[in-house]
Amino acid sequence: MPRPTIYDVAAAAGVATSTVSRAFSSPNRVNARTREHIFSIAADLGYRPNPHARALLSGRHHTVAMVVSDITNPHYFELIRGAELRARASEYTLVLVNAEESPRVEYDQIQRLVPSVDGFVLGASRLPDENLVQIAGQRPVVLMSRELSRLPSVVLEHTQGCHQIVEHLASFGHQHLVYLAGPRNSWMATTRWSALKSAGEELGLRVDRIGPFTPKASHGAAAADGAIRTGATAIVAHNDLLAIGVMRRLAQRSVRVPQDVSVVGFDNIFAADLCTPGLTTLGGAHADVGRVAVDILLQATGPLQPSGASPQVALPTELVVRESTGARA
Amino acid sequence: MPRPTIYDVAAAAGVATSTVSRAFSSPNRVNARTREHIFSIAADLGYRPNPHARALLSGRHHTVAMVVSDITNPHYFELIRGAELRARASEYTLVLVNAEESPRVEYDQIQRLVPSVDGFVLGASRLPDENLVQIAGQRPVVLMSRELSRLPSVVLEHTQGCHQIVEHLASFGHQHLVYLAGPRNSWMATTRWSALKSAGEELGLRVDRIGPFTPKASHGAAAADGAIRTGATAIVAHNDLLAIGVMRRLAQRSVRVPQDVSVVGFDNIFAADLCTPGLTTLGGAHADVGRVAVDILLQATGPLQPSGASPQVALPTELVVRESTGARA
DNA sequence: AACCTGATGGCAACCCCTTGTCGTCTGTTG
DNA sequence: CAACAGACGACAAGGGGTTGCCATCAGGTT
Repeated sequence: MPRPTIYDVAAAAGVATSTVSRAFSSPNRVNARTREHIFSIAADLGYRPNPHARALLSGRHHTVAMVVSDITNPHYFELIRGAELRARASEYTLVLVNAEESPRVEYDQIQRLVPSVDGFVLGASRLPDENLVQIAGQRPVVLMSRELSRLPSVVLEHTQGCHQIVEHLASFGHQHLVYLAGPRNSWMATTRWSALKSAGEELGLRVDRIGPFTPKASHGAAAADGAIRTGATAIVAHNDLLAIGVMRRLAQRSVRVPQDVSVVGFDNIFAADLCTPGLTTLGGAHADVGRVAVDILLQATGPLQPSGASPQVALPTELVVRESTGARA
Repeated sequence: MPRPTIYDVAAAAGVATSTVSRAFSSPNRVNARTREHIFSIAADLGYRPNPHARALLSGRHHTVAMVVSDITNPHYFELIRGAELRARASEYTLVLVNAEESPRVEYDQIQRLVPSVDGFVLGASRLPDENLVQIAGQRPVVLMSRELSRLPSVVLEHTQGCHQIVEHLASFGHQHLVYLAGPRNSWMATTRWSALKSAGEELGLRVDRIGPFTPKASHGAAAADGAIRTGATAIVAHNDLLAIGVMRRLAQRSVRVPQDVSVVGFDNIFAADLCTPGLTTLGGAHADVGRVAVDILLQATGPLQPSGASPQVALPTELVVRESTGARA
C-alpha cells in the first residue's frame, strides 16, 4: 500500500486537492473547521507531504550539506554536532560529506549535491577561491575555518589566539619557535603562520616554518624530526592530531616535553586532555562554529533576498594550558 | 539564470525532451550520433538532471540515512567514515542523523526522512523491536551494533570478544569483575552483560553488573564510585569513553590502575591509546561495520526484489592490551 | 431588497523528468 | 519495386504538490 497522497486526503475529506495543500502550507487561507477536518483525515490516513514533490516546484529542499576536509579529524565532531543541532532545530536535514583532503573529491561532491540541497557549509575547504565563488553563485555558501571576501564565514579568532600562544611561550623564555604547517591549500595554515610570525616579530622571537604536513597523528614523526633539526625550543603544530603525533615521536627519540621542547596544538580535541603530557592547545567553541555557520546559511536560504551582507564572524579562542609547555630545564 | 532543464537541452539540440531523457537513462534506445550530440549540448549548457523530479517518479533517491545514537561518540567516526565511503562509491548520498540517545528523537527523525531516503542504517538503535520492524516495513533497514531476527545486521563478534576479556583478566588472577552497563535500551549492553556473565561462569569468576550509565566520560565518576563499592578488582566499562571517565575518577581517588584495579573498555577509540595508563579495550574493524552495513542496504534497495535473506554479519573483534590491565600489586 | 466585500475553495497549469504507445523513416528482402 | 521489419523519436500522461485566477457564497451595508 503506497503512501497516501494529497489526492487521497482530498477525496476522503470531500474537498479539492488545492484545499488540502493550502491547509498545510498556508493554513489561514482555509476555514478553521475545514482545516481541522482535513488534518484529522490526514492523520487517520498517515499522510505526510512528499518533500520531493514540494521541492520540485519550490526549489527548496530543507536540506543543507556540510562538507568537511577530513571526517576522521575529531576536531570536526563538535562542528558537526553544532551544525546538526541547528539544522534540526529548523527541521532541516544535514547531509554530511567527506572531502578526504582532496579538492577534487570536494568539488565533485559539491556539484553532485547542488540540485539537492539549499546550501553548503564548507569546513576548511581546500578549494581555490574561484571555485568557492563559483559555487556560491549556484547556492548559498558559508565557510568555516576560512575567510574570503564577499562570502560569509565563521572562524575562530586566530590572530589573537596565535598571539596568546607566542606570549605564553615567550613567558617561559623561549626565543625560537617552529610552526609545523598544515596542507598547502589550507587557509588556516596560512593564517596561523602569518599570525605566529607577526606575533614573533612583535615579541622578538624567531619563528620558523616547516611543512606542509597532512595534519594527522601518523605524520607527526616526520614533522617532529624536521622540527628538531630547526633547533627550535618550542613547536607549534597545525593541529592537535599532528601535535600528538609529534609528542609520540619525541618520546621515542627521548626528547622530553616540556623540559627539552614545548609543544602546542590547535583545536583542543578530546584527546588533548588525555595524552601524556597533556597538550597545551588553542581551543574555542567549535560547536558554535557549526551552529553559527548553519544559522547564517539558513538566513541566506530564507525567504528574504540575500541582503548582500556577508557576515564574517570570528568567535573567540582560548588558550588551554596543560603540561606540554614550560620553561626549558 | 535558472538551471537548464531537459527542455532547454531538447530545444537546443532540436529533439524531443523524451529523447534527451532516454539519452541519459537508457542510452541504447537512442542513435549514437544523436546521443553524442545531446550530450555535448547538455555539457555546454551545464545540464544536470534534477534528482527530485527523478525521485518523484522512480521513488529512488540515491540517498541513505545513517542514524547514530550519539554523534559525539568517537566510536562512530569510523563507522561513519566506512559508511560514507561505501555510499559514495555507489554515488549515494549519506544523510547523517544524531539521535542524541533519545528514542523519541530517533523515531521522529526517521519518520521525517522516510519519504526522502532509500533506506536506513541504524547505529546502536535505542528503539524497541516493534518500532524497528515497523520502520523496516517502510524502508529497508540495516542494524549496526544490534541484532533482531528477520532484520539484517552488522555487529562485532562480542560473545567471543567478551570471553577474551574475561580470560585476559583471569590470567592475571582476577576473580571478581564488575560490568558498568550501558543504557537500558541498548542491545549491546544486554549482549555484553550476558556474554561476560557466561564467560565468568565458565572460568569461575564472579561478575557483577551496575548501571545503567550513559556511556560518556562525564558519567565515569559515578560509575567508578559504584564500581569501587562492589569490591571488584577489575572493571569492564560499557565503552572507552566511560572507561576513560572511570580512570580519571580512580586517579582522583588515588586508586591505582592497574595495581589496585584493572580497567577494560570497548571500541578502541583513538583516545584509548593516549590516556594514561593506556586503556585495554576490545576493538574491531569499525569502519568495516559501516561499510558492510551500507553494502547490505544498497543490495536491499537495489533492483532485485529483497530476497528475504536478512544477512546477520558478525565481524571479528580483537583485544587490544595496554597498561590499564594487570595483576593486583 | 439591492449591492458590495472579503473569505473560501475549485480549476488547471506548472515544476522536471520518465515511460508506454504509436507513428515514421531507413534499410532489407523477395 | 512493393512490402515489411526494426530502429528511432515524438506525444502525452503521469508522479505529488503548489498557486494564480476566478467563481461562489455568506455576511454586512445602505
